Amino acid sequence: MKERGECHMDLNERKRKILQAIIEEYIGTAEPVGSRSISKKNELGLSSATIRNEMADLEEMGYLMQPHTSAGRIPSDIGYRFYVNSLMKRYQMSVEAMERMQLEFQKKVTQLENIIKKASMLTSAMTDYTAVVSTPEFHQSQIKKIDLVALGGETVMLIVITKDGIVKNRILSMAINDSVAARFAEILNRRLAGLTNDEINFDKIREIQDEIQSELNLHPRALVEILDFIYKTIESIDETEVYVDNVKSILKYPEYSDLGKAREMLSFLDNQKNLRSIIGKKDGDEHVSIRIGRENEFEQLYDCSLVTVNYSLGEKVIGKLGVIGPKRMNYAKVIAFLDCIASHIDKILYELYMEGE
Amino acid sequence: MKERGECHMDLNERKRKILQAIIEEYIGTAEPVGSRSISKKNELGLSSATIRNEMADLEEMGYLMQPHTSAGRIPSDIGYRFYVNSLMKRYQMSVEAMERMQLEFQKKVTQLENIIKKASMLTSAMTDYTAVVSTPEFHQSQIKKIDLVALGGETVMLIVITKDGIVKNRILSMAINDSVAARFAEILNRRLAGLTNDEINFDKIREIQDEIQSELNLHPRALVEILDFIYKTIESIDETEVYVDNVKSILKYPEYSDLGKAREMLSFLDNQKNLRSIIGKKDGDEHVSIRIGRENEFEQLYDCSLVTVNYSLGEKVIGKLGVIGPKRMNYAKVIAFLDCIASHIDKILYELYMEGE
DNA sequence: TATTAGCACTCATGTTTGTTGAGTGCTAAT
DNA sequence: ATTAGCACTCAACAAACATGAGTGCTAATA
Repeated sequence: MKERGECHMDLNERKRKILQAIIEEYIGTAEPVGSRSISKKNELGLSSATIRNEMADLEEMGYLMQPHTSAGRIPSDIGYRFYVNSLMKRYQMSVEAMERMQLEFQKKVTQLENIIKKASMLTSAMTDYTAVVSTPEFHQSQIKKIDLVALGGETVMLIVITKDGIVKNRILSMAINDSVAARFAEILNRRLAGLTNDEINFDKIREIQDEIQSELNLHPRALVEILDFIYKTIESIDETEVYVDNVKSILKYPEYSDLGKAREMLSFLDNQKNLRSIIGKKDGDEHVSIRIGRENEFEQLYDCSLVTVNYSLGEKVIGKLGVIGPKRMNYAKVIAFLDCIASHIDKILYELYMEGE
Repeated sequence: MKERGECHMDLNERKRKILQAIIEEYIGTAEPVGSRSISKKNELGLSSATIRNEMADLEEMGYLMQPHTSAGRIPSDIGYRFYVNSLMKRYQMSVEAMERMQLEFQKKVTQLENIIKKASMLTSAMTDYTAVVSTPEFHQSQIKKIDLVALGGETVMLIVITKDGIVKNRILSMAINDSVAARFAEILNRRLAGLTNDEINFDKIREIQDEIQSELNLHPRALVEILDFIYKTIESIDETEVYVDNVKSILKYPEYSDLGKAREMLSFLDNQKNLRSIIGKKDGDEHVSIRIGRENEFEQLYDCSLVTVNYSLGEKVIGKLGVIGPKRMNYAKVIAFLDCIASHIDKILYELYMEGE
């Protein structure tokens, strides 16, 4: 068996323990680790001097190295390799993480999502700035149909279709068979179809709860959970989400050679809430909006410009797309590009949702 | 009409010219611009002293500012605003850019693409490192069917379907009607269906060219172009592409607090060729591959670790996914996550392409 | 013999001080 | 009204210096 780049001399138990402690400490802190900090943890009951001697050995053997004479040690590639091969303990994925992943994979990607993603990709590719695109807000979407399909196992797929053609589907776990699912769906449709999602509030849901309880014999707790889920799904139809692309571009511009500022900006753009409030709500009736520096609402954007344009379904403005870049951006070019992309989106959305009418 | 934050005093022609020159210079260089550099360009025929006086005026009026006493001037927000409202000239999008955009929008997003994107999204979200995922390489895909659909206008859609179910579609511009398209497609199918894309080489294409030339009366130059396009499309079936997600994460780690290094890394990861050579080709038969620091092939990754796992269709390894992170990454966790995601992909691909057989 | 306390030594980091040069504002000449 | 000339300012860079975390080594201790 070929061990990659590993010393043949074996390590005794103590050396292994120390090496492991050092590597794990370093993984956590990214600072060279000194003998004192290992000794302090007192897991081995050794003084710093002893650790020091062992560390010197480990360095000689190639597992550790010193960035400079008076610093602590950091693991060498060989050290990491030994850790990965022999020291590291297996990690068990949490059930929640597993479930989250499965759910994410099962979620179907809608055509709309693809359009929005493509738009953000194109915007960032063509302008070389950070692109932000909001998903369309179809206000007061009328519910057209609700479907509940038993998929086998303990999973059921909930599908909500609006008059505008939006399809939301989610997986939920619930042990029912086809016929119960059908009757459940029938009740939901009878009570909810034709209503806008604004009209479907909590009271409405409670009414339905009673009816279903009396018709179908479901566990009350389970029922509440399911209805809650349905409620959230319906509510989420109009929840706008913002796609961001090419955040890394901000690093290209010298105004962000201050790493601290760059990091702050990155975490600002990581937060959906922030994004929604800069691009989510439609303010003013202008098609093209330009916010330069302090004209922006948020302090974090005081050094940036935000240029956005609206996109529409028919006559109604339903979303925005834009770029965030340095104040010294190429405004003319950006506006031309955004305008062009937006009118393309308009066309595509029209074909998708209005042509049939 | 409300002008946002703009001084009411009007600017004379000369001041406008100077302001414009300063702003455009600054947009290009991101350096405070001095009187000399404007004077040097000699477009206005004024000495630096004169410019200096005008600049002082413009500063007083609020259009410019000085980062510090002995620096050049930079535009203020009001300066940019005035530029955007009054000085800037319209930008005309190039025809190529328009076409590129249209093409991009017309390209259909395949299911496969969605899976891969989702995988990269999940990988980066769960590990918080940069994710890299290669698209599957279905070697020697047999061509099942080629379609040529006249879309009206001067566009034709070329669709190539492989036995494995891969669908490649592209738009090309070509003025032919339905019946010619159908006959064209018929010839293509007769000659190419059943062959693997490895077997379709340049000579093969030339043979077909002759046949089509004698059957259909097409412009020879146009025909060559089209066949070339078809050839490229077929060839591209097996071209693996690499999706990258969450590049920005590298900035979170202190090992990249050197901006220069970070930028270098970013541009390394922007290059498909690099990506393909680190994750594209399958090397070794190990399922999990770990490259620590200098174990990597590329100098740019000497400070990183690259952990990848294979994913497969049936028994055959057809792609990889992995993360790039600092050497002090949480290997155990990363491996667990990657493994889990990969086996999910396996399952999904199996259902998608093998279940039918 | 293995461990540890003590101490001199090293060197990255942070701070202070000095130097340089781009760019200004002002004045006087054109 | 424009411009040449000159003194002045101040960020950016460099050199000199202090600080302290962490080491290696030696001698004392269990």
